[in-house]
Amino acid sequence: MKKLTLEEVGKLAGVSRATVSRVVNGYPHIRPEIRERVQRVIDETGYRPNLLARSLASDRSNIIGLVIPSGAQAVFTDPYFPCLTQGIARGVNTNNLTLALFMVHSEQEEERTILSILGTGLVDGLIVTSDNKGDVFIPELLKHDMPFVQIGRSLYSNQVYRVDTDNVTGSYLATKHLLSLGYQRIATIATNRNCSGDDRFTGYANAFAEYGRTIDRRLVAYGDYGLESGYHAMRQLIPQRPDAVFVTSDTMALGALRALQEAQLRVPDDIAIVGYDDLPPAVQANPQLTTIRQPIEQTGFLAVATLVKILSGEPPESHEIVLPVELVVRASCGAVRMNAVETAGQTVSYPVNP
Amino acid sequence: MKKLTLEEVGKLAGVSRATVSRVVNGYPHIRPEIRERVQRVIDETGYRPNLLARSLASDRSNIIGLVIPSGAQAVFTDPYFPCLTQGIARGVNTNNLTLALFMVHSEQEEERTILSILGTGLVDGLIVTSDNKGDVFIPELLKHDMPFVQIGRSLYSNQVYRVDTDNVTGSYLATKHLLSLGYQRIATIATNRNCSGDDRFTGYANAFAEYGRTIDRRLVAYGDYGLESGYHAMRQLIPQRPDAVFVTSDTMALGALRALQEAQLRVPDDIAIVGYDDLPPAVQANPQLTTIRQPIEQTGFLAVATLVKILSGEPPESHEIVLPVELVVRASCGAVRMNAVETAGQTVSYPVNP
DNA sequence: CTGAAAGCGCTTACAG
DNA sequence: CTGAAAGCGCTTACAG
Repeated sequence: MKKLTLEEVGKLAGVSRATVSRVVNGYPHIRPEIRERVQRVIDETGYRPNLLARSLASDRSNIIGLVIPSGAQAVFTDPYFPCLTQGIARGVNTNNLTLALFMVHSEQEEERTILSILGTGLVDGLIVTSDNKGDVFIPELLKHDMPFVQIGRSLYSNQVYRVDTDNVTGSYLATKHLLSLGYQRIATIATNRNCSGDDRFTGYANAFAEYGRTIDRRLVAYGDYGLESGYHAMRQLIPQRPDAVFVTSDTMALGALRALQEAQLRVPDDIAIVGYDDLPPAVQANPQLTTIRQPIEQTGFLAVATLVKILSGEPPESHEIVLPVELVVRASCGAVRMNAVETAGQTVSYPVNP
Repeated sequence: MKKLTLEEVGKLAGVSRATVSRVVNGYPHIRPEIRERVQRVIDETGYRPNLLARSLASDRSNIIGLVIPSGAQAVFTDPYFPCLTQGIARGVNTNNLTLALFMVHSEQEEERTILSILGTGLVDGLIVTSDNKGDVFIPELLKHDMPFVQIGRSLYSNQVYRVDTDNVTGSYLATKHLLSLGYQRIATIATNRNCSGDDRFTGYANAFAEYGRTIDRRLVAYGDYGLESGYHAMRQLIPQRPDAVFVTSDTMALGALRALQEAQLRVPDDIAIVGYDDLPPAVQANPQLTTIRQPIEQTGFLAVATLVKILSGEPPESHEIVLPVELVVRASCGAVRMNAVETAGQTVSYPVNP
């Protein structure tokens, strides 16, 4: 099964290589009989065009890169990245592209990655998943005119195309939910490591503002999105006697649950808890955990769609797409106080625009 | 920041493009002053070679592909793929390669993926993560002489290079552990969807054989590695009154735990449970779950190393690398019967070769 | 509608 | 040790 070239296929079909190229690429103005003859040879020989040669000649690789920076340590523990990647892969397949995955593990690799991406003609564009505030890649990409779409938010958000989920509204809904149930001492486990953490704290604050309440700083603890950090933050909060806690990531919420369990505090009788993120296996295993559900897979898909538009020279009008999230209420969060019979163990979705 | 070519760099340095090429590629026999002069121009101009052109000319893309077939639905819920990908990415970075990710979502996409990979010159080789018995890709790859390394085991295992974890021994250890604790009715939740499922059942059977015990078919239930399936399988087993259960995946184990909880059965007093796989967040959230830990990340890394060897024309002697696993004993599985004070909540590793 | 030809940016024998 | 030249397999104006 030797590799054929356009030239050879042309010879077999009795036409020039240019004509074969046109047939392969679906160029319209070709005499039908010629097209068929060529197509038959292609089918019979199983000819496949060399993608590298095509890319070189056309100055388009049809490869897009997905960059996962080293800051994103959660890659292992959090289904966030798998879901996102799934969506991106779906987008890539839909648009007949190839996906190159750049995972950065250390700071040295950051430099190396940038170098191997920029100016090498390998990728047409990038999707950058970086929610860290001190972002290394964006300035470089901007400087080199590398087309890209950012997932999440960063300091550069207003200069770039990005797609994100609505973290502010999500946290607002979560907090408001607890407020509306009458909880008085609503703590939060936040994070200040990244922009989504900031946004989620903003949502918490917004709900408090709406209810004319002020935030008690002693009821605010910080974690790093990791399970352990949720555990420690909760242990730190318990002495403050919160009657509810909004944990800004489900992974941390699982840690927090462990701390509550250790402290013999029952959920939701002694304390209500609301998480964020919807980690499939863990959350399903805790069917009581009320949480905010985000359309992560869709985020990835839309990021690709946006990048494709940019690459085709028809960038979208708006620089940002912010996807709605929803509050999924289950038994943990004061369902007992709401209506135990109706809600316990059930899933109730709240619309985003209340 | 216009894109420079070798030719232009050569002009600036007063040498031919061939010489610049040799400097860029670290060719040894070059007069030092020339090398320096060229290198300076490269540094000053920020010249980066066009990877596509290089690939075309050298017939080596330095891109390897990672294929995740549609059978692997667990991509979302299981940290297995993220961990593996992490290891592969580390291997790719270490070997100065680029990783192309091919995620297949449907059967139609399978064909499309094969076509876009095979005979297009895009990838030098592949890593195929397919543990399904009815594997679609392997025969095609074999037919087209595409170099590849398989992760896991399949019907073609003896014809291909592969790296895997030791599923048979892992399950053997898990089961033996329960047997050695004196449990009499040790059920299992197995799966017959893939080869690792077969291997894990074999390990279960091996341990029974070693103890001169026969397997009670009524204590064998099947799931699909999903959480729900674990739940249903456990519900099915409960009427058979097992006193222990070996669940061949932690995701299913979480489902099983839920079923036990619903049935008001306490772990480990009423029934002991041992899982498999070590899903970080979920398992950490259940610190009682004894499980088998596999070196997944390392599996990915070694797969890349193996592929690199194959591509360099020095394939490894053995066609398979099987990595050891370990039993991590925690409180759930009859630790109480062992030595509650010493083992409860602790992690005890058993070596693979007992 | 089709072909001859230039060109994409590199590598790599081949001379010297 | 270095350069001129052929070649990798495509695309794409340009003629006709």
